Amino acid sequence: MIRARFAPSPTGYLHIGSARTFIFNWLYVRKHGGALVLRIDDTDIERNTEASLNSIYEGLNWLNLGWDEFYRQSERLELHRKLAFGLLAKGLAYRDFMPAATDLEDRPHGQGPWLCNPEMRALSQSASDARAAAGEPFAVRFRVHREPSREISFCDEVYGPQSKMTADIEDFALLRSNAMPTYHLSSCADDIDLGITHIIRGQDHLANTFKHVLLFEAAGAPLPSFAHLPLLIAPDGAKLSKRKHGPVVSVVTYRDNGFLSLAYINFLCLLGWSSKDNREQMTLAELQSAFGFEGVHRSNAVVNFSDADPIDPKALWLNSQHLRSMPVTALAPLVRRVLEDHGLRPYGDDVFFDRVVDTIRTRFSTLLDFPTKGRAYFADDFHIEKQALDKLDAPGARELLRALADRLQADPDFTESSVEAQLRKLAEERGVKAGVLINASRAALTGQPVGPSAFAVFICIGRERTIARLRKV
RNA sequence: GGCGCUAUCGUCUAAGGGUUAGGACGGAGCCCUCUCAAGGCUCAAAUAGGGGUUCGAAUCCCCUUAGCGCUACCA
Repeated sequence: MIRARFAPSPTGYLHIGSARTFIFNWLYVRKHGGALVLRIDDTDIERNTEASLNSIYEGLNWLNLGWDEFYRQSERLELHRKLAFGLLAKGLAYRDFMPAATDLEDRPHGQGPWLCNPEMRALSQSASDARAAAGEPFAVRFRVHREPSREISFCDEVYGPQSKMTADIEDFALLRSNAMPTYHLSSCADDIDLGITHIIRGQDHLANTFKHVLLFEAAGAPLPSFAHLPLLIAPDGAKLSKRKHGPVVSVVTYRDNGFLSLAYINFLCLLGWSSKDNREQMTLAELQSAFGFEGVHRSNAVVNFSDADPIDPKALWLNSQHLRSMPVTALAPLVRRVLEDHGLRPYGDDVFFDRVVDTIRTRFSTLLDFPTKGRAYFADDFHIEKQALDKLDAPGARELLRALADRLQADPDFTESSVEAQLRKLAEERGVKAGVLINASRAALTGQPVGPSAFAVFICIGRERTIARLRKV
């Protein structure tokens, strides 16, 4: 039974890179059957905020994939401390009474990495106990075995065999001097306790994994399998950050821009992973069955955005593809919600609404297009664009539209084909090209020079409103 | 500085010794057409550089370069 976890720390909104990690975890678990644990890694009390936690939920809720179990590390501190003190008792860890190095430049640079504070590592058990008993604050560090230096290795599902000498691994902290566990400790303690079998996370943890291997080993726990994911980066090659790159890095930005979560999930999956047959537009079910670590790349992927084009064009394209191809019954409620948000209420019943949505979605690329470009389908007070006005200003156009209104009023059917027949007949009688009347009609009905087939537009606007709008111009 | 990872069109990627280096987005053009999309067709666009190995290298090896990550009592 597979058990994977997604472990965000609440220091900001849900980052798109984190969202992708979550999605890959979800896909893997759902494909192979198992449980997905959502674990909030909130042991850094200095930086964590409740607001961040809420915005992470907000992002996750939009993705709407769900999870099976939930934990907060801040509620499991005793478990973490128990592991640290157990290691301390066995001599696999030691107390460090030195104050925290606040400035990295304090460390001797130039000849290799900082490994430990030798006096602290060498402190006798009794001296250490005495100082602790006297109330002196201390951090607890893992005692990395180095003499002789040993090779630590594991096989990453994505990056393959990895190894590193213990001579290159510093005595990392387990417990801070405020008694709070560090990431390494709490993460491993929880992974062990929660029976995590697969750790799927960002590549920024690849080098940390050696420490984790050491910790699993010291705790006598079996090693889970690891899969590290390439990072998502900005076009300038830098790590995506809100400070530098703005809202593009937050998932809710895409929600707020009218993206379908399934389309955005699809887009994110294509960054750093590809299916064997190179398919791009995929449903969740297709992603689930196609996903595997073999298809995950080892190099970072650039999210392609710019000031002129703040959203990756491929994401937009995928969204429009999904918008067109998903079942209308699934799309309609989403459109209804966005219309409500804009103070619009659909005309007619559900069947009629579905038909309208199905017709106009063929030219739209986001949900936001429905209340904006599609406003005329849901309200009478729509803007008439300049180019539409030009069509109405064509010689005789307005009079023709009024004549058409009369014919339609006399037409008992009002179907696409009956309307087309009436319109073409009128055009022929008056000796004008049908196109002129067709384009003028679209302009009168929607205020736009572009849109779906005009005959479909007539039906979507509805008989009464059509007649009224044709006469009003 | 040390350790590790990576390198194919602008971007996402396919090809894991033999291909005119393929596809997608975006760009340009054509067709279709009541407009605009969609769709179809076409064009421009890439193996970071240098050495090996080999009959043959995008692919294997080495070096260089560049980028990224870790090197915190952040995660």
